Amino acid sequence: MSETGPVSRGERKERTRRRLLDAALLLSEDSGFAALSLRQVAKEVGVVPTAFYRHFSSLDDLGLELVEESFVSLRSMLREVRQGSQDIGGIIERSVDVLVDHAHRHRGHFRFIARERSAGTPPVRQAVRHELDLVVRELATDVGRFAGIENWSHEDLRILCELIVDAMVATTERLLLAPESHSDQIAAVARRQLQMLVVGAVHWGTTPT
Amino acid sequence: MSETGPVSRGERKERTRRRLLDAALLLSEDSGFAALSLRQVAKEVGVVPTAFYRHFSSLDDLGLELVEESFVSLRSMLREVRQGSQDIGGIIERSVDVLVDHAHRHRGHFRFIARERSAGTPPVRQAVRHELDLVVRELATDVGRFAGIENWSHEDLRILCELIVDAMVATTERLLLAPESHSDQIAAVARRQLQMLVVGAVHWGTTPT
DNA sequence: CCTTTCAGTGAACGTGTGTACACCCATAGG
DNA sequence: CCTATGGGTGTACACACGTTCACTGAAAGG
Repeated sequence: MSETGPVSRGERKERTRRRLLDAALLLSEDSGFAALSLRQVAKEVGVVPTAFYRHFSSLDDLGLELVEESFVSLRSMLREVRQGSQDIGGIIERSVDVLVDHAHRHRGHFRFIARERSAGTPPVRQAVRHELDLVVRELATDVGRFAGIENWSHEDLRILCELIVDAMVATTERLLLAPESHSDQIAAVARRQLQMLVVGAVHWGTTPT
Repeated sequence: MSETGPVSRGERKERTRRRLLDAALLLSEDSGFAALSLRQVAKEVGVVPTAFYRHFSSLDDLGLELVEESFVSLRSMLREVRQGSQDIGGIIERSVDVLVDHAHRHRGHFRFIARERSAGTPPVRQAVRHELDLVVRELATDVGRFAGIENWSHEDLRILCELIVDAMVATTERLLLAPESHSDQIAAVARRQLQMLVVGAVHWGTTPT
Protein backbone atom coordinates (compact mmCIF):
# COMPACT_ATOMS: atom_id res chain seq x y z
CA MET A 1 0.00 0.00 0.00
CA SER A 2 3.09 2.28 0.00
CA GLU A 3 2.80 5.19 -2.44
CA THR A 4 6.02 4.67 -4.34
CA GLY A 5 6.81 8.13 -5.64
CA PRO A 6 8.00 8.20 -9.24
CA VAL A 7 11.65 8.87 -9.78
CA SER A 8 12.69 9.60 -13.34
CA ARG A 9 11.21 12.38 -15.42
CA GLY A 10 9.71 9.89 -17.85
CA GLU A 11 8.01 8.04 -15.03
CA ARG A 12 6.54 11.25 -13.67
CA LYS A 13 5.16 12.12 -17.08
CA GLU A 14 3.66 8.68 -17.54
CA ARG A 15 2.08 8.96 -14.12
CA THR A 16 0.32 12.23 -14.93
CA ARG A 17 -0.80 10.84 -18.26
CA ARG A 18 -2.36 7.88 -16.49
CA ARG A 19 -4.11 10.12 -14.02
CA LEU A 20 -5.56 12.17 -16.86
CA LEU A 21 -6.89 9.05 -18.55
CA ASP A 22 -8.33 7.73 -15.30
CA ALA A 23 -9.90 11.07 -14.43
CA ALA A 24 -11.52 11.35 -17.85
CA LEU A 25 -12.91 7.84 -17.54
CA LEU A 26 -14.26 8.58 -14.08
CA LEU A 27 -15.81 11.94 -14.94
CA SER A 28 -17.48 10.65 -18.08
CA GLU A 29 -19.38 8.03 -16.05
CA ASP A 30 -22.25 10.37 -15.33
CA SER A 31 -23.03 12.12 -18.58
CA GLY A 32 -20.71 10.68 -21.16
CA PHE A 33 -17.46 11.62 -22.78
CA ALA A 34 -18.98 14.28 -25.04
CA ALA A 35 -20.13 16.28 -22.02
CA LEU A 36 -16.62 16.50 -20.63
CA SER A 37 -14.31 19.49 -20.43
CA LEU A 38 -10.57 19.68 -20.51
CA ARG A 39 -10.60 21.85 -17.41
CA GLN A 40 -12.66 19.38 -15.40
CA VAL A 41 -10.18 16.64 -16.17
CA ALA A 42 -7.19 18.83 -15.32
CA LYS A 43 -8.78 19.97 -12.05
CA GLU A 44 -9.59 16.38 -11.06
CA VAL A 45 -5.94 15.44 -11.54
CA GLY A 46 -4.82 18.55 -9.68
CA VAL A 47 -2.97 20.09 -12.57
CA VAL A 48 -3.31 23.37 -14.42
CA PRO A 49 -5.42 23.22 -17.62
CA THR A 50 -2.56 23.99 -19.98
CA ALA A 51 -0.56 21.05 -18.66
CA PHE A 52 -3.10 18.83 -20.41
CA TYR A 53 -1.53 19.68 -23.76
CA ARG A 54 1.79 18.16 -22.70
CA HIS A 55 0.08 14.78 -22.95
CA PHE A 56 -2.76 15.02 -25.47
CA SER A 57 -3.46 17.40 -28.31
CA SER A 58 -7.18 17.45 -27.53
CA LEU A 59 -9.87 15.70 -25.53
CA ASP A 60 -10.74 13.59 -28.55
CA ASP A 61 -7.14 12.48 -28.70
CA LEU A 62 -7.40 11.28 -25.11
CA GLY A 63 -10.74 9.69 -25.98
CA LEU A 64 -9.21 7.60 -28.75
CA GLU A 65 -6.57 6.44 -26.30
CA LEU A 66 -9.35 5.37 -23.94
CA VAL A 67 -10.94 3.40 -26.76
CA GLU A 68 -7.73 1.46 -27.30
CA GLU A 69 -7.28 0.84 -23.59
CA SER A 70 -10.86 -0.30 -23.19
CA PHE A 71 -10.52 -2.84 -25.95
CA VAL A 72 -7.35 -4.19 -24.42
CA SER A 73 -9.53 -4.97 -21.39
CA LEU A 74 -12.22 -6.41 -23.62
CA ARG A 75 -9.77 -8.65 -25.44
CA SER A 76 -8.19 -9.86 -22.23
CA MET A 77 -11.68 -11.04 -21.34
CA LEU A 78 -12.10 -12.85 -24.63
CA ARG A 79 -8.76 -14.56 -24.08
CA GLU A 80 -9.84 -15.72 -20.65
CA VAL A 81 -13.09 -17.06 -22.09
CA ARG A 82 -11.30 -19.03 -24.79
CA GLN A 83 -9.14 -21.05 -22.44
CA GLY A 84 -11.83 -23.15 -20.82
CA SER A 85 -14.07 -26.14 -21.08
CA GLN A 86 -15.17 -27.37 -24.47
CA ASP A 87 -18.80 -28.44 -24.09
CA ILE A 88 -21.32 -25.77 -25.00
CA GLY A 89 -23.06 -25.62 -21.65
CA GLY A 90 -19.75 -25.10 -19.89
CA ILE A 91 -18.69 -22.40 -22.30
CA ILE A 92 -21.85 -20.39 -21.72
CA GLU A 93 -21.52 -20.75 -17.96
CA ARG A 94 -17.89 -19.73 -18.08
CA SER A 95 -18.41 -16.87 -20.53
CA VAL A 96 -21.06 -15.17 -18.45
CA ASP A 97 -19.05 -15.62 -15.25
CA VAL A 98 -16.01 -14.07 -16.88
CA LEU A 99 -18.13 -11.24 -18.30
CA VAL A 100 -19.57 -10.37 -14.90
CA ASP A 101 -16.14 -10.51 -13.33
CA HIS A 102 -14.44 -8.36 -15.96
CA ALA A 103 -17.33 -5.90 -16.17
CA HIS A 104 -16.89 -5.11 -12.49
CA ARG A 105 -13.11 -5.23 -12.44
CA HIS A 106 -12.77 -2.99 -15.49
CA ARG A 107 -15.97 -1.12 -14.87
CA GLY A 108 -14.76 2.15 -16.41
CA HIS A 109 -13.59 0.55 -19.64
CA PHE A 110 -16.67 -1.59 -20.16
CA ARG A 111 -19.04 1.22 -19.40
CA PHE A 112 -17.07 3.43 -21.75
CA ILE A 113 -17.46 1.01 -24.64
CA ALA A 114 -21.18 0.52 -24.05
CA ARG A 115 -21.77 4.25 -23.70
CA GLU A 116 -19.59 5.76 -26.41
CA ARG A 117 -20.61 3.18 -28.98
CA SER A 118 -23.77 5.21 -29.55
CA ALA A 119 -23.11 8.58 -27.93
CA GLY A 120 -19.86 10.40 -27.63
CA THR A 121 -18.10 12.66 -30.02
CA PRO A 122 -18.10 11.33 -33.61
CA PRO A 123 -14.44 10.21 -33.84
CA VAL A 124 -14.65 8.36 -30.53
CA ARG A 125 -17.95 6.75 -31.45
CA GLN A 126 -16.60 5.68 -34.80
CA ALA A 127 -13.48 4.18 -33.22
CA VAL A 128 -15.55 2.17 -30.74
CA ARG A 129 -17.84 0.87 -33.46
CA HIS A 130 -14.87 -0.12 -35.59
CA GLU A 131 -13.26 -2.01 -32.73
CA LEU A 132 -16.53 -3.76 -31.90
CA ASP A 133 -16.73 -4.81 -35.53
CA LEU A 134 -13.30 -6.40 -35.25
CA VAL A 135 -14.37 -8.19 -32.08
CA VAL A 136 -17.38 -9.60 -33.93
CA ARG A 137 -15.05 -10.97 -36.60
CA GLU A 138 -12.69 -12.49 -34.05
CA LEU A 139 -15.58 -14.11 -32.27
CA ALA A 140 -16.80 -15.49 -35.58
CA THR A 141 -13.56 -17.39 -36.17
CA ASP A 142 -13.80 -18.81 -32.66
CA VAL A 143 -17.43 -19.82 -32.95
CA GLY A 144 -16.84 -21.22 -36.42
CA ARG A 145 -14.87 -24.10 -34.95
CA PHE A 146 -17.88 -25.64 -33.23
CA ALA A 147 -19.51 -28.89 -34.22
CA GLY A 148 -22.52 -28.54 -36.50
CA ILE A 149 -21.44 -25.09 -37.58
CA GLU A 150 -18.41 -25.81 -39.75
CA ASN A 151 -20.38 -25.59 -42.96
CA TRP A 152 -22.04 -22.26 -42.17
CA SER A 153 -21.50 -19.43 -44.57
CA HIS A 154 -19.07 -16.78 -43.46
CA GLU A 155 -21.92 -14.29 -43.56
CA ASP A 156 -24.28 -16.25 -41.33
CA LEU A 157 -21.50 -16.70 -38.84
CA ARG A 158 -20.88 -12.96 -38.68
CA ILE A 159 -24.60 -12.30 -38.31
CA LEU A 160 -24.86 -14.69 -35.39
CA CYS A 161 -21.83 -13.19 -33.67
CA GLU A 162 -23.16 -9.68 -34.14
CA LEU A 163 -26.26 -10.84 -32.32
CA ILE A 164 -24.16 -12.33 -29.52
CA VAL A 165 -21.99 -9.25 -29.13
CA ASP A 166 -24.98 -6.90 -29.13
CA ALA A 167 -26.65 -9.02 -26.46
CA MET A 168 -23.51 -9.06 -24.33
CA VAL A 169 -23.01 -5.31 -24.63
CA ALA A 170 -26.59 -4.82 -23.54
CA THR A 171 -25.96 -7.20 -20.64
CA THR A 172 -22.87 -5.23 -19.68
CA GLU A 173 -24.88 -2.03 -19.53
CA ARG A 174 -27.46 -3.69 -17.33
CA LEU A 175 -24.73 -5.01 -15.05
CA LEU A 176 -23.09 -1.63 -14.65
CA LEU A 177 -26.18 0.54 -14.30
CA ALA A 178 -27.91 -1.65 -11.72
CA PRO A 179 -26.75 -2.10 -8.13
CA GLU A 180 -24.18 -4.86 -7.85
CA SER A 181 -26.60 -6.97 -5.85
CA HIS A 182 -28.60 -7.56 -9.05
CA SER A 183 -25.60 -9.06 -10.83
CA ASP A 184 -26.58 -12.67 -10.22
CA GLN A 185 -30.04 -12.16 -11.65
CA ILE A 186 -28.73 -10.29 -14.70
CA ALA A 187 -26.16 -13.03 -15.22
CA ALA A 188 -28.89 -15.65 -15.09
CA VAL A 189 -30.81 -13.81 -17.81
CA ALA A 190 -27.68 -13.50 -19.93
CA ARG A 191 -27.04 -17.23 -19.63
CA ARG A 192 -30.54 -18.06 -20.74
CA GLN A 193 -30.26 -15.66 -23.66
CA LEU A 194 -27.03 -17.28 -24.82
CA GLN A 195 -28.70 -20.67 -24.48
CA MET A 196 -31.55 -19.51 -26.69
CA LEU A 197 -29.07 -18.26 -29.26
CA VAL A 198 -27.23 -21.57 -29.17
CA VAL A 199 -30.45 -23.52 -29.65
CA GLY A 200 -31.21 -21.29 -32.61
CA ALA A 201 -27.76 -21.84 -34.05
CA VAL A 202 -27.88 -25.61 -33.62
CA HIS A 203 -31.15 -25.85 -35.51
CA TRP A 204 -30.27 -23.23 -38.08
CA GLY A 205 -30.63 -24.56 -41.59
CA THR A 206 -32.48 -27.67 -40.35
CA THR A 207 -35.71 -25.75 -39.81
CA PRO A 208 -37.84 -24.31 -42.61
CA THR A 209 -38.41 -20.60 -41.98
CA MET B 1 -46.81 23.75 -48.30
CA SER B 2 -48.16 27.12 -47.22
CA GLU B 3 -46.67 28.35 -43.93
CA THR B 4 -49.88 28.91 -42.04
CA GLY B 5 -48.98 31.49 -39.45
CA PRO B 6 -50.35 30.76 -36.00
CA VAL B 7 -53.18 32.91 -34.81
CA SER B 8 -54.08 32.53 -31.14
CA ARG B 9 -51.64 33.11 -28.35
CA GLY B 10 -51.83 29.47 -27.29
CA GLU B 11 -50.98 28.32 -30.78
CA ARG B 12 -47.97 30.62 -30.92
CA LYS B 13 -46.74 29.24 -27.63
CA GLU B 14 -47.20 25.67 -28.75
CA ARG B 15 -45.33 26.45 -31.95
CA THR B 16 -42.29 27.79 -30.12
CA ARG B 17 -42.38 24.83 -27.79
CA ARG B 18 -42.34 22.49 -30.75
CA ARG B 19 -39.43 24.33 -32.31
CA LEU B 20 -37.47 24.04 -29.07
CA LEU B 21 -38.07 20.31 -28.93
CA ASP B 22 -37.15 19.88 -32.58
CA ALA B 23 -34.03 22.00 -32.23
CA ALA B 24 -32.88 20.03 -29.18
CA LEU B 25 -33.42 16.76 -31.04
CA LEU B 26 -31.49 18.04 -34.04
CA LEU B 27 -28.58 19.50 -32.09
CA SER B 28 -28.14 16.40 -29.94
CA GLU B 29 -27.60 14.26 -33.05
CA ASP B 30 -23.88 14.87 -33.12
CA SER B 31 -22.70 14.54 -29.56
CA GLY B 32 -25.70 13.57 -27.53
CA PHE B 33 -28.20 15.27 -25.29
CA ALA B 34 -25.82 15.65 -22.36
CA ALA B 35 -23.49 17.82 -24.43
CA LEU B 36 -26.23 20.31 -25.18
CA SER B 37 -26.71 23.83 -23.91
CA LEU B 38 -29.84 25.81 -23.34
CA ARG B 39 -28.38 28.71 -25.29
CA GLN B 40 -27.61 26.59 -28.35
CA VAL B 41 -31.19 25.42 -28.45
CA ALA B 42 -32.55 28.94 -28.02
CA LYS B 43 -30.26 30.32 -30.71
CA GLU B 44 -31.24 27.57 -33.13
CA VAL B 45 -34.90 28.48 -32.66
CA GLY B 46 -34.11 32.17 -32.99
CA VAL B 47 -35.25 33.11 -29.55
CA VAL B 48 -33.53 34.74 -26.59
CA PRO B 49 -32.14 32.28 -23.98
CA THR B 50 -34.43 33.39 -21.18
CA ALA B 51 -37.48 32.65 -23.33
CA PHE B 52 -36.63 28.96 -22.92
CA TYR B 53 -37.93 29.07 -19.34
CA ARG B 54 -41.42 30.00 -20.54
CA HIS B 55 -41.68 26.42 -21.83
CA PHE B 56 -39.39 24.20 -19.78
CA SER B 57 -37.90 24.53 -16.31
CA SER B 58 -34.60 23.01 -17.44
CA LEU B 59 -32.95 21.11 -20.28
CA ASP B 60 -33.60 17.84 -18.48
CA ASP B 61 -37.26 18.75 -18.36
CA LEU B 62 -37.24 19.14 -22.12
CA GLY B 63 -35.28 15.88 -22.37
CA LEU B 64 -37.94 13.94 -20.50
CA GLU B 65 -40.52 15.37 -22.88
CA LEU B 66 -38.42 14.09 -25.78
CA VAL B 67 -38.36 10.65 -24.20
CA GLU B 68 -42.15 10.57 -24.11
CA GLU B 69 -42.43 11.82 -27.67
CA SER B 70 -39.90 9.31 -28.91
CA PHE B 71 -41.78 6.42 -27.38
CA VAL B 72 -45.00 7.61 -28.94
CA SER B 73 -43.21 7.13 -32.26
CA LEU B 74 -41.86 3.77 -31.13
CA ARG B 75 -45.29 2.57 -30.10
CA SER B 76 -46.90 3.74 -33.32
CA MET B 77 -44.40 1.45 -35.02
CA LEU B 78 -45.34 -1.49 -32.79
CA ARG B 79 -48.99 -0.88 -33.59
CA GLU B 80 -48.26 -0.92 -37.29
CA VAL B 81 -46.33 -4.17 -36.91
CA ARG B 82 -49.16 -5.86 -35.04
CA GLN B 83 -51.79 -5.34 -37.71
CA GLY B 84 -50.36 -7.66 -40.33
CA SER B 85 -49.97 -11.18 -41.58
CA GLN B 86 -50.04 -14.03 -39.11
CA ASP B 87 -47.44 -16.52 -40.32
CA ILE B 88 -44.03 -16.14 -38.73
CA GLY B 89 -42.08 -15.54 -41.92
CA GLY B 90 -44.44 -12.76 -42.92
CA ILE B 91 -44.26 -11.15 -39.54
CA ILE B 92 -40.48 -10.97 -39.62
CA GLU B 93 -40.51 -9.56 -43.12
CA ARG B 94 -43.11 -7.00 -42.19
CA SER B 95 -41.51 -6.07 -38.88
CA VAL B 96 -38.14 -5.27 -40.39
CA ASP B 97 -39.70 -3.31 -43.24
CA VAL B 98 -41.71 -1.24 -40.78
CA LEU B 99 -38.64 -0.74 -38.60
CA VAL B 100 -36.58 0.58 -41.50
CA ASP B 101 -39.40 2.83 -42.59
CA HIS B 102 -40.07 4.26 -39.13
CA ALA B 103 -36.38 4.61 -38.30
CA HIS B 104 -35.94 6.92 -41.27
CA ARG B 105 -39.24 8.76 -40.94
CA HIS B 106 -38.74 9.40 -37.21
CA ARG B 107 -34.98 9.46 -37.39
CA GLY B 108 -34.54 11.94 -34.55
CA HIS B 109 -36.73 10.03 -32.12
CA PHE B 110 -35.23 6.62 -32.87
CA ARG B 111 -31.69 7.88 -32.70
CA PHE B 112 -32.55 9.62 -29.44
CA ILE B 113 -33.75 6.40 -27.85
CA ALA B 114 -30.75 4.41 -29.01
CA ARG B 115 -28.33 7.09 -27.89
CA GLU B 116 -29.75 8.25 -24.58
CA ARG B 117 -30.45 4.73 -23.40
CA SER B 118 -26.79 4.46 -22.44
CA ALA B 119 -25.47 8.01 -22.48
CA GLY B 120 -27.32 11.15 -21.64
CA THR B 121 -27.94 12.83 -18.36
CA PRO B 122 -29.02 10.37 -15.63
CA PRO B 123 -32.74 11.26 -15.44
CA VAL B 124 -33.13 11.06 -19.23
CA ARG B 125 -31.21 7.81 -19.41
CA GLN B 126 -33.29 6.32 -16.63
CA ALA B 127 -36.53 7.37 -18.32
CA VAL B 128 -35.49 5.80 -21.62
CA ARG B 129 -34.50 2.55 -19.94
CA HIS B 130 -37.78 2.43 -18.05
CA GLU B 131 -39.79 2.96 -21.22
CA LEU B 132 -37.78 0.30 -23.05
CA ASP B 133 -38.56 -2.06 -20.23
CA LEU B 134 -42.25 -1.42 -20.69
CA VAL B 135 -41.89 -2.06 -24.42
CA VAL B 136 -40.24 -5.40 -23.66
CA ARG B 137 -43.22 -6.35 -21.52
CA GLU B 138 -45.73 -5.28 -24.17
CA LEU B 139 -43.87 -7.26 -26.79
CA ALA B 140 -43.90 -10.26 -24.47
CA THR B 141 -47.69 -10.31 -24.31
CA ASP B 142 -47.82 -10.11 -28.12
CA VAL B 143 -45.25 -12.83 -28.69
CA GLY B 144 -46.85 -15.01 -26.04
CA ARG B 145 -49.85 -15.59 -28.28
CA PHE B 146 -47.88 -17.61 -30.81
CA ALA B 147 -48.26 -21.31 -31.40
CA GLY B 148 -45.77 -23.48 -29.57
CA ILE B 149 -45.05 -20.75 -27.09
CA GLU B 150 -48.21 -20.63 -25.05
CA ASN B 151 -46.78 -22.76 -22.26
CA TRP B 152 -43.61 -20.73 -21.84
CA SER B 153 -42.92 -19.25 -18.45
CA HIS B 154 -43.54 -15.57 -18.11
CA GLU B 155 -39.86 -15.14 -17.34
CA ASP B 156 -38.56 -16.93 -20.44
CA LEU B 157 -40.87 -14.86 -22.56
CA ARG B 158 -39.50 -11.64 -21.11
CA ILE B 159 -35.94 -12.84 -21.61
CA LEU B 160 -36.59 -13.63 -25.26
CA CYS B 161 -38.22 -10.27 -25.87
CA GLU B 162 -35.37 -8.45 -24.19
CA LEU B 163 -33.09 -10.17 -26.67
CA ILE B 164 -35.31 -9.12 -29.55
CA VAL B 165 -35.57 -5.51 -28.42
CA ASP B 166 -31.82 -5.23 -27.82
CA ALA B 167 -31.17 -6.62 -31.30
CA MET B 168 -33.62 -4.21 -32.88
CA VAL B 169 -32.19 -1.21 -31.03
CA ALA B 170 -28.75 -2.21 -32.26
CA THR B 171 -30.16 -2.53 -35.76
CA THR B 172 -31.70 0.92 -35.48
CA GLU B 173 -28.35 2.39 -34.58
CA ARG B 174 -26.72 0.73 -37.55
CA LEU B 175 -29.47 2.01 -39.82
CA LEU B 176 -29.12 5.57 -38.64
CA LEU B 177 -25.34 5.81 -38.43
CA ALA B 178 -24.68 4.30 -41.86
CA PRO B 179 -25.49 5.98 -45.17
CA GLU B 180 -29.05 5.29 -46.23
CA SER B 181 -27.81 3.25 -49.19
CA HIS B 182 -26.77 0.51 -46.74
CA SER B 183 -30.30 0.17 -45.38
CA ASP B 184 -31.20 -2.83 -47.50
CA GLN B 185 -28.16 -4.78 -46.40
CA ILE B 186 -28.68 -3.91 -42.73
CA ALA B 187 -32.32 -4.90 -43.06
CA ALA B 188 -31.30 -8.24 -44.55
CA VAL B 189 -29.03 -8.89 -41.57
CA ALA B 190 -31.80 -7.93 -39.14
CA ARG B 191 -34.21 -10.33 -40.84
CA ARG B 192 -31.74 -13.17 -40.59
CA GLN B 193 -31.12 -12.38 -36.92
CA LEU B 194 -34.82 -12.44 -36.16
CA GLN B 195 -35.07 -15.75 -38.01
CA MET B 196 -32.29 -17.19 -35.88
CA LEU B 197 -34.08 -16.02 -32.76
CA VAL B 198 -37.33 -17.58 -33.94
CA VAL B 199 -35.60 -20.88 -34.67
CA GLY B 200 -34.17 -20.75 -31.17
CA ALA B 201 -37.56 -20.02 -29.69
CA VAL B 202 -39.32 -22.78 -31.62
CA HIS B 203 -36.87 -25.37 -30.36
CA TRP B 204 -36.60 -23.95 -26.87
CA GLY B 205 -37.37 -26.57 -24.28
CA THR B 206 -37.25 -29.37 -26.83
CA THR B 207 -33.45 -29.36 -26.94
CA PRO B 208 -31.24 -30.45 -24.06
CA THR B 209 -28.80 -27.66 -23.22
C1' DC C 1 29.67 21.54 -13.73
C1' DC C 2 27.26 23.79 -16.86
C1' DT C 3 23.79 23.57 -20.47
C1' DT C 4 19.63 21.83 -22.43
C1' DT C 5 15.20 19.83 -22.11
C1' DC C 6 10.52 19.94 -20.85
C1' DA C 7 6.47 18.89 -17.45
C1' DG C 8 4.02 21.96 -15.07
C1' DT C 9 2.81 27.14 -13.87
C1' DG C 10 0.04 31.46 -13.97
C1' DA C 11 -1.93 35.25 -16.15
C1' DA C 12 -4.68 36.71 -19.89
C1' DC C 13 -7.80 36.55 -23.97
C1' DG C 14 -12.39 36.10 -26.04
C1' DT C 15 -16.27 33.44 -25.90
C1' DG C 16 -20.08 30.43 -24.04
C1' DT C 17 -22.69 29.14 -20.07
C1' DG C 18 -27.06 29.25 -16.72
C1' DT C 19 -29.98 32.33 -14.53
C1' DA C 20 -32.02 36.83 -12.46
C1' DC C 21 -34.41 40.91 -13.34
C1' DA C 22 -37.05 44.64 -15.24
C1' DC C 23 -39.14 45.55 -19.25
C1' DC C 24 -42.33 45.47 -23.58
C1' DC C 25 -46.55 45.00 -26.15
C1' DA C 26 -49.89 42.05 -28.69
C1' DT C 27 -53.58 39.35 -27.46
C1' DA C 28 -57.43 37.69 -24.28
C1' DG C 29 -61.18 38.73 -21.61
C1' DG C 30 -64.30 41.39 -19.00
C1' DC D 1 -62.54 50.20 -24.47
C1' DC D 2 -59.73 49.37 -20.99
C1' DT D 3 -57.16 46.21 -18.06
C1' DA D 4 -54.52 41.99 -17.24
C1' DT D 5 -51.96 38.27 -18.92
C1' DG D 6 -47.89 36.25 -20.41
C1' DG D 7 -44.64 35.18 -24.51
C1' DG D 8 -40.67 37.20 -25.73
C1' DT D 9 -36.75 40.90 -25.10
C1' DG D 10 -32.35 43.05 -23.38
C1' DT D 11 -29.14 43.72 -19.95
C1' DA D 12 -26.35 42.07 -16.52
C1' DC D 13 -23.89 38.88 -13.57
C1' DA D 14 -20.52 35.42 -12.14
C1' DC D 15 -18.55 31.72 -13.72
C1' DA D 16 -16.54 27.85 -17.02
C1' DC D 17 -14.60 27.09 -21.38
C1' DG D 18 -10.40 26.26 -24.88
C1' DT D 19 -6.14 28.17 -26.12
C1' DT D 20 -2.10 31.59 -26.20
C1' DC D 21 2.17 32.82 -24.23
C1' DA D 22 6.15 33.69 -21.46
C1' DC D 23 7.80 31.63 -17.32
C1' DT D 24 10.14 28.36 -13.79
C1' DG D 25 12.85 24.87 -11.91
C1' DA D 26 14.22 20.30 -11.45
C1' DA D 27 16.00 16.35 -13.87
C1' DA D 28 18.93 14.67 -18.03
C1' DG D 29 23.10 14.64 -20.38
C1' DG D 30 27.38 16.04 -22.24
